[in-house]
Amino acid sequence: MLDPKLLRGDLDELATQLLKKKYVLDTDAIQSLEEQRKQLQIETEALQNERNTTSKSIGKAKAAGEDIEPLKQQVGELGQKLDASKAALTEIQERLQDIQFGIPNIPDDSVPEGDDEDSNLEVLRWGQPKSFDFDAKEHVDLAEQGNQMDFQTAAKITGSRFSVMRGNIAGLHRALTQFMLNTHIHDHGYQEVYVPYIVNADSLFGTGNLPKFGDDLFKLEGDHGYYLIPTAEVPISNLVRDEIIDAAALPLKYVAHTPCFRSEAGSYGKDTRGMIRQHQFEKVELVQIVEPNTSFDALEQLTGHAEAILQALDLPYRKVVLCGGDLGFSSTKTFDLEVWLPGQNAYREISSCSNFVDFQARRLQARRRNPDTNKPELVHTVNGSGLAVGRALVAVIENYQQADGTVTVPEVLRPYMGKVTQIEF
RNA sequence: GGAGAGGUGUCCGAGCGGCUUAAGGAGCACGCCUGGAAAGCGUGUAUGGGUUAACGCCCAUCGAGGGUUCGAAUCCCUCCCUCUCCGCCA
Repeated sequence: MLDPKLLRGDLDELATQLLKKKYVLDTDAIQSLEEQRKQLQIETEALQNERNTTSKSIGKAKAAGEDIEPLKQQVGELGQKLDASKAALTEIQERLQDIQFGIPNIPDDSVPEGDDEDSNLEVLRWGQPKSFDFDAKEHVDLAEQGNQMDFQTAAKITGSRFSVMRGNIAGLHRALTQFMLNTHIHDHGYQEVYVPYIVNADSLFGTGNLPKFGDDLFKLEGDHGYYLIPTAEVPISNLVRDEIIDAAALPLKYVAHTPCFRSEAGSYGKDTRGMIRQHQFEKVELVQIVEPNTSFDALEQLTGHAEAILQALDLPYRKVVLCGGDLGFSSTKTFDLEVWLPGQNAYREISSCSNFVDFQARRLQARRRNPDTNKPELVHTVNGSGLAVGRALVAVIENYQQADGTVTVPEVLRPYMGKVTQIEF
């Protein structure tokens, strides 16, 4: 959520900034609603003040033994006017809110212009895509040699876009998780947290998933209004919802490993083969709650932490800055890390690291006390995947494949796999 | 799931239709006092919003949402959470 004061300032300037994100701000509607809101609010509060005062005088008159009937009549009429005024105000406020909740975050100046991913700007390329003296296969073709990666059985158990893993592939998947967690905890200074995989609507509102993106979520039956988490970002960021954090405690750096559930509405036909796009996948998520104005440094740092995993696994990748049109709703700047997949002969997203500045913090009401003024102020939030485990598994399988159809286990993962060095299918 | 007790400011805690502008205490900050400190005394100490050039003034908030009433922390309804006991349970 943007600072509501921005909607009372230079709307044309704001509209220009949002246009970079391909969002068209309805300045006329906002301006007119704002004017009505202002007038109605002043009016309503004045009426409320009058009612409060008069009601209070009834109490005094009664105590003094005076006739209170005329006063009661007077307040009764006032009450009707107040109710009408309140109703009108509420309606305007709701309409303003609907607009406000739907406005995306403003992209940072450093974000390139562009409509879609084709305009994303490559800022770094790390490692050399390995040249194979045989035809590199896709992970599906390698893993389905045996049954260690089994989509058919998963489809029987549940449906499409789920997977069953067995044996060393399941082990490799778990090893990746453990390796990532340990690295972030012990080398990068994150605190491990265990969080619920089911959250309420307030939490999803806080991160910006609701009210606009409910279609991407799995909602549970029942009257709790619960949802499966689409990413650990939701429960982790909500650790600080409605909190005033001790400034000395910042930055808070959290890491969690969770499953993620996404309905993948609107992605029919995309990445239908293999583990790239699943309804259920595992992710190691990094979240930093930081001092305002340090978030861009934190973004660089956090992205570096995700990169460190790719580097330790010796997986070639590139780093891109998302252009305005490709940037997520809540983000002001996002780096995507794209890992090289020899089977697809392409770089594919494996991590997305974003700075939300105060956009999420405002929705979350996550604040820290300014040590100088002693006033609560919104913190900034930064997060990113470090990394998506399923996709990391795909990357390892494809990059470490051998001519004989086996997969070599990367050095750093062997301690987590009982020293297995080679996976056969 | 059943029975009971609760949810009030940073914390403790009173209030249970109008004398609350949420008492009283603790903590914290500043000041006085002191050689310095403690004690004592005094002053201040929530959040969100509106309005204002500013001082300020105003509105809302006593777990959440509805309702009754001229007026609700207080009464009624629904829900959430915490604690105790029972049941079920990995």
